[in-house]
Amino acid sequence: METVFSDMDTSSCDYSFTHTDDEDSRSSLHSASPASSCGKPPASPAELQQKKRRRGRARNEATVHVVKKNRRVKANDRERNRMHNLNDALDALRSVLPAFPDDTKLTKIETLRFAHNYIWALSETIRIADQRQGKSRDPPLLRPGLSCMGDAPSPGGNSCSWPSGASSSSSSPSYCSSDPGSPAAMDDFGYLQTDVVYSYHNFVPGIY
DNA sequence: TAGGCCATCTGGTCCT
DNA sequence: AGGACCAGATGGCCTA
Repeated sequence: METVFSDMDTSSCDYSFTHTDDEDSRSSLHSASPASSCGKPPASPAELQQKKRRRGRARNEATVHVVKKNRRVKANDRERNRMHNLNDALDALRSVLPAFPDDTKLTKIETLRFAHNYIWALSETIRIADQRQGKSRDPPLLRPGLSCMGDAPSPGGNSCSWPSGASSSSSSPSYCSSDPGSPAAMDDFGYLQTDVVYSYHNFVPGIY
């Protein structure tokens, strides 16, 4: 998308460089002004010095404005980039979430909520499976460094684990190599998956 | 046309 | 000082 500068950058802001000392002295407009052609008496040395000071200040302010504007432009660029990265991450998240039949793209908030519910549901699946096997363990969600498939059978040879400390933001996450887009692959818990995947709206009360 | 979603800009704050 | 992050503002696009 094309970058369009806001008013701040163009019309309404203070970034008006039209009145620098250079232009004061060189512009044809100025030379055509009455002040320069009316035979005004030459300024006194004091006046000239004051004028010089004003010019120095004007140059300074203009420089400051240029620097500020450059910084702003760079910051905007970084911010744009940052948001693009965020969107890429969201797309990556969408891609590992089960697809919907109507193939509508989830909005950002939907993606996050769905992911939250999906993780919760998978954890529940594991917990229930473990219960059936007579194991008793804590709900996986509460355990950092868990395997997302737990000890449950992983037909596709799925190996997906989060690094320890994954509960905090990790700079090097390892991604699940399974294909959550095909929840039916987990045939042991298929019925659960179906429920989990397609009724996520209802899985975590309060989320929706 | 109103409302939702999104991209972008912007200024403030915190961190390195 | 400069970059990252954040939240508010704004305007465009789309849909019911």
